[in-house]
Parts: sequence; C-alpha cells; structure tokens
Amino acid sequence: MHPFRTHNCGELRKDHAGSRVRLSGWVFRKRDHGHLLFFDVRDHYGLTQIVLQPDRDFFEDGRRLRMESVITVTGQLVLRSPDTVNPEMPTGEVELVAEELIFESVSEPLPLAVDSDVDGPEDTRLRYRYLDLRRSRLHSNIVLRSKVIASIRRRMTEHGFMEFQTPILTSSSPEGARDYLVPSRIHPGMFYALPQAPQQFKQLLMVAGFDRYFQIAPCFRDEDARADRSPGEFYQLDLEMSFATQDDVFAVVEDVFSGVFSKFARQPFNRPPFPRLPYALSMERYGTDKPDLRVPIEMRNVTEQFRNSGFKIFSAAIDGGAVVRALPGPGAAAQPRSFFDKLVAHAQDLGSKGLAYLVWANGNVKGPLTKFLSVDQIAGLSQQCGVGEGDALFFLCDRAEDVNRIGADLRLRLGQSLGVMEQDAYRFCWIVDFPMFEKDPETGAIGFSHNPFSMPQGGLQALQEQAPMDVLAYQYDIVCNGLLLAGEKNIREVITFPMNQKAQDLMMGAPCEVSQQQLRELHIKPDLPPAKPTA
RNA sequence: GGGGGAGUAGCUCAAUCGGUUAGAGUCCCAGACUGUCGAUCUGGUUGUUGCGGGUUCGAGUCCCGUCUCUCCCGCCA
Repeated sequence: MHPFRTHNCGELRKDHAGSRVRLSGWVFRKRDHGHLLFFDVRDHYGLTQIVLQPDRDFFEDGRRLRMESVITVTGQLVLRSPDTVNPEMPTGEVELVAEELIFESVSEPLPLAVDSDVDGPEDTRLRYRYLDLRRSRLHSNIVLRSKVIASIRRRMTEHGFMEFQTPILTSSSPEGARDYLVPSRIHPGMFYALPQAPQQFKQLLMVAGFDRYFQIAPCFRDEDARADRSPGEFYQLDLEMSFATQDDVFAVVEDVFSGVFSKFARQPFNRPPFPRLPYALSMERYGTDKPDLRVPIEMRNVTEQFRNSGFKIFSAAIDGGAVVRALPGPGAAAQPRSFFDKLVAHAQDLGSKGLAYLVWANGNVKGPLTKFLSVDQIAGLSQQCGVGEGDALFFLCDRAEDVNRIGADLRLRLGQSLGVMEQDAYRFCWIVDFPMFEKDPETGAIGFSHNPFSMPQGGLQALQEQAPMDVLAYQYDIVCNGLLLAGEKNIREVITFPMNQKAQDLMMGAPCEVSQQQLRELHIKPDLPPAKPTA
C-alpha cells in the first residue's frame, strides 16, 4: 500500500465501499461525541469523513488533535447508513473507519481560521499566506487562475503563436515607470533593471523572423500600490505579430478572450467584434480612456450651444477656453431634491465650480438653466443627448481635462444610483487612435502620451508634417468594465504570494537588509535618510 | 509627497448623551455525551481599548500629537 494515500479526499464513492483505503490530508472539522469522533479530512480534491471508534488506542490522541493537523488514516471504507448520508458532500455516501492513524504534523493554534469566509487582518493573511491559501475561496481562485492561463496558452498556440522567455535582468529605459534596479558586482557602479514589459524584446523577435510571439510576461514597476493594483511585479499577456494590421491583432485577441470568458466566466459578455472607440470620442463621451460600458450614459459636447447663450457664467468660461459637456440622468426626474443637491455637492468636492441641470418632468422643463435657453435650444439639447420626459441633463463647464475627470466620476455615480448600470456582465471595448504625444499640464512640455514604441499613423511622414499633438498612434487598449485588461486584476485573491501595499513580502521578509560583505561586493554604501524618532 | 476613514480579547464585532466591574460569538483550556456533518451541553482563561499627552469629579467615547492599517489623489511608457 502506498505510504501516504491510495485515493485523494475527493474521489471515494459508494462503489469503493468494502475496500481498504488510505487517505492523507488536513483535519478540516472535528465532531467529538465523547465515545465517537468524526473528522473531515481535506486535501486539494475534497473532503472525506473519518470515523474514530473509542476502542482504538489512538482515540484519545485523536480527540486532542487540533484542526489543520496533517494525518494519514488507513481503514475500511464503508457505506453510511441511509439516515446518516450527507447529500451536501460528494463523498457523503461513504466514510472511512480508522484502523491506523498517523499524525504527520500536529498543529498549534493558528492565527487564521481556515474554515471561515471571514478575512482576517491583511498583514496576518500575508504573513501566513500558506494558511490563507488553504481557505476554499482563495484556493479555488488560484486554481481558476492556473486554468485560465493554461487555456490562454493553448489558444495562443492554436493561433500559431510561440511562447518565448525574455530576460529578467536587462537595462534601464528612461521612459515610463520607475525601474527596479539590480546592482552589478562585475561592473562597479552599474545596474541592471528589471523589465517594465518585454516590449523591445518582442519586437526584436519579430525582427528576427519568428512571426508570432506571446508570453505570460513578468513585468516590474516600482510604483505605489492601489486597491486594484499590486505593487512591484505582475504578469500580463504580451503578444506581437509580424506583417499584421491592427484588425489582425484585434481578431486574435478577441478570439482568445471570448474563448476564455465563455469557458470560465459565469456572467454574460458582449461577443466579438468588440466596439472600437477612438480615444478622442471616448474622452468626450465617457471622460476617460477606460470607459465602463455597463453604464448606458454618454456625455455630449454642447459647448457651441452655450457660447453665445445668455448664461454668462458659461459663455465667459467658454471664451476663456472652457468646454461644456452634457451628462444625461435617465429617470432622474423621479429623484427627490436631495438627490440633486448631493450630486452638486459631490461635483464640487471633485473640483467643479457647480453643476447646472435641466429636468424634464410632467411635460415641462425645470431647472436653473431654463431661463437662459430658448424652447428650440432646449429641444435641441434633448434631441442631441437623447433625453426626454422623466430624465435630467447635467452640465459641466470647465477646462476639458477637469470636465473629463469630473464627468467620468459623475457618470458612474449616476449609473449606479439611478439603477441603470448593467449588473453581472462584462463589456469589452477597444480604445484606438491614441495620440502619439501629449502636453505636460504643468510644464507644457510635449512627451510621449502612452507608448513610445508604437507606430505613428501616417508613418514617419506624419511625424515630419503634422503638428505633434495631431499625430495618432497605432496604439490601443482593451478595456473591460472600466478596467484595463493589459494590466493586473484584483490581486490578493488571484496572486499566490502577493506583497502588501508597501511592497513588502511579510512572509519572506522582503525587502530585507543584506550583509556588509554583500554590499562590499556590489560596491554599494547605503546613504540612508535620517531615522524617524521612535516613540 | 497630499487628503479622507479606521484602530476595543488570538479572530469577528458590541458598549446609549462622557458615567461606575469594557461585553457577545468564535478560538483556546477543562468536563459531559455513540451518528455527527458549522455537532451539542456545562464551566473557565483571555484586554496597556494602538501609543503619548490634554480637558473633566469621571474618557473606549471629547481635544492635540504620534504610529499602524485602509481608501483616494499624485505616480503607474
């Protein structure tokens, strides 16, 4: 008999009854009746009930055993009597009557409850990640991620892509995020950088003639964390194709994503082809290059309607370079006055000077703006923005970048509070035609807006002949529910060993100090900031 | 770097307007129990209310400082 197991904890059924079996796993739950003891023993595959009878010499030790101890149990697999079958468990028709019990590893009281849906404190979860990962929700997330990645690999291979590893130790590039640096021992004072993305390598693979490359690529960026962004390192699906148009790339990605989502996602999603949104249009309608299309609200540019209107606040601002954007509130007329007051206050919190609005209710149009607009103008706004009886229309007037930022926020807020946001769905789209350059709002300097390694539309000629701000790039993002899919997603739930918000690995103790000897070899002398006074 | 929120038992949380000995569940410890499956029942331990200072007859509660966590902005080609 195998020293650890003849079966796993999830596979025994009534057909196995009568055979002598051996299982190994963790004690998940314990039910102690004093003269009868039940364990549920758990492994990756499932749970099986173990019965300990009081005449066994290991019975008393078994009673004292804590949860999460690791055991190997051998005995007869028996059918449960009909009244004791547990229909909730796949193995609930049988149980293992223990004849031998080996304590592989006896557990101390644990800092985390494995048998719980309640998350403990973040730092405890990260410090004892190997315990956190035993919890079923997290365990199944990690398994799902592994299956998704395997599915992506298979689909990419079927599309004729080959997977190549690219270097981890490379050179620092001036663009983009802050680099992680690795000091060179052989070259004093010089550093490697960890790649922020394998961008240049993949293009060189095309230059070398491999035609289609992909990689589940490690990327390293030394930037601060966000709730939806793990600091330090993450993986992304990276691909490159030779002699391909933008549409060729979209076709591959759409096929891979829709295939993976059909297989693994429970929620519905829009089928390919995914909508293509030019960057400029996305900014105008959604205020962002990462629109959440589950919210069926679109802004419209109504600057011209207010340029010579009697509403001096707007027309004066427009003369000063401001734009006016209208944001529909479908069904908002039914909301109480406090709804509008709160929305105005929120807009002001975001930095808006105000938030004017019109409300179509009971055949009339109400709101502070009505006296500045003619009946025809109001009808024109209603038609342009697709609003009518029962709806409201909000107006933002500010510099374009502020209108975008505030409008994007209000759009999502309206979608949720008015109940028009699609629930439990994935909405994909492409954002295309990114500008090649942008102006730094502080300094006015022109720099690459997104990715310096993309091709300008119109080629080198465009770079020479067009105004820099007018040059578009063959540069695109795929966006789902307002999240950029190129990047990482929802971290601590799908990454096996994540770092905390301060980019520390509490379990391994990284980053950590190193010995003087190591520093000497690397020709490094720390120049530390003054220590904070300790309390 | 800037702003908001939070911090009470190992864990999840409660504690009225500032009021007397800071509670409950869980975990842990001891005991009872032969069919449970989140076993049940009885009893018990567990606290610098993050830390320091202040106001007050009296502070978990109010004020100031500080630390930690968290969210947002900056940053993220």
